[in-house]
Amino acid sequence: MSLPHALLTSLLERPSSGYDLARRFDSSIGYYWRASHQQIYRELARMEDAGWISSDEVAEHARKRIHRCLPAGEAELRRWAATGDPIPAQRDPLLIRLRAEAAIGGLGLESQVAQRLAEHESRLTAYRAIEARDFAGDLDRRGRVQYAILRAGIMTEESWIEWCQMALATLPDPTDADA
Amino acid sequence: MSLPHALLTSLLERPSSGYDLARRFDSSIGYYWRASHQQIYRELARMEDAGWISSDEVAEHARKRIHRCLPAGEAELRRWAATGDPIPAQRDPLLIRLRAEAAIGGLGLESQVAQRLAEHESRLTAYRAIEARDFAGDLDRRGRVQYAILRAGIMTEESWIEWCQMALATLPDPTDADA
DNA sequence: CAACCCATGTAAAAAGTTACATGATTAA
DNA sequence: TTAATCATGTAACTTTTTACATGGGTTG
Repeated sequence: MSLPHALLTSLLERPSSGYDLARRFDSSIGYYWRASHQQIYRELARMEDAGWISSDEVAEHARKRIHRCLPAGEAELRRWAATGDPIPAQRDPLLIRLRAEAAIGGLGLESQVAQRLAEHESRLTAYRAIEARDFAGDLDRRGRVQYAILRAGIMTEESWIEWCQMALATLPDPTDADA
Repeated sequence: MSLPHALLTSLLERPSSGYDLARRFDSSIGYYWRASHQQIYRELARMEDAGWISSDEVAEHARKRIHRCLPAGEAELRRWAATGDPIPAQRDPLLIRLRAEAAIGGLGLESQVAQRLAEHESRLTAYRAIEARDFAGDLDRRGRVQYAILRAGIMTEESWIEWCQMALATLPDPTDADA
């Protein structure tokens, strides 16, 4: 499981409330790891039990708690970082639909591919904006590593955009042309 | 959930035993949907309860059962194909490790990226062999749709190969140069 | 006759999703 | 004062993974 280590990394970057972490998993971190607030709160509780993080109440707030990564948490993160995992499995229902289209035909998938194309283009635009804002000039090593993460996202979106365009050219059935 | 529909598609292509389906999910189908044999057998039982598939014993074999997609199964597949889903969430622990490297450094991720590069190159080679064998000449519509699925795999591997090479150039820390 | 592949399952644990629930703070 | 956002959780359910388990057939 990688969620606790994603959270440890986020807390090392900045001590945060669970709510704040959930928002970050909806935006930047969310590109390569998704987590709902329910998962996050449960995991924060486990990590505090394990002694990896601490949490402090915020005086002005009734409920808000700020979580921090402790040395034991950083040690765990270093231990985990040295372990390997296989390439994560792809699970893409659109490709199942395409395979079904090849098998039985007549599924009318063009609109789904077109919608997918629009979403990838929208994501790419967002990534390009981050790139221009944060990674335009000279970068130190930390900046270069952060930029490498963003470039994984940019390359993914560019690939899928190209693929969707190719698929849109492939899908139309000539025999339907003047139906 | 898309597993039952992936299975229906596979059974439309060819009536099969659960074991055979499991092997196909380890190879070709496995590129875009993973499933263990335990999942597959459970799902086959559910689908038979739902009346989507039938199963026949094989006379020569003690246990082997061949499953077939019934008309109700194909109808369900058509219904499902028209529904949409959001872009599947990415979950890549390697990118978490990279983010941790940006935060605390000294994690020595080069070997993991190098290993990943080798795996992507190996997959690409396998896909290129399928491409040369099955999609070299003129294709009918079915062949073009099948080829589109394969090209999604090829593009993914090519992107990651390029990314890994870029990451390997980024990761080395100059201050460690002559340690 | 041993090792390997074919073939099908059960059980338990972990992870992820969805629905439900509450209450404080802030801005219009 | 009402709606949106901040903030934290519980409960039930579904899905996925891992471990365990069995036994027939084939090949060297």
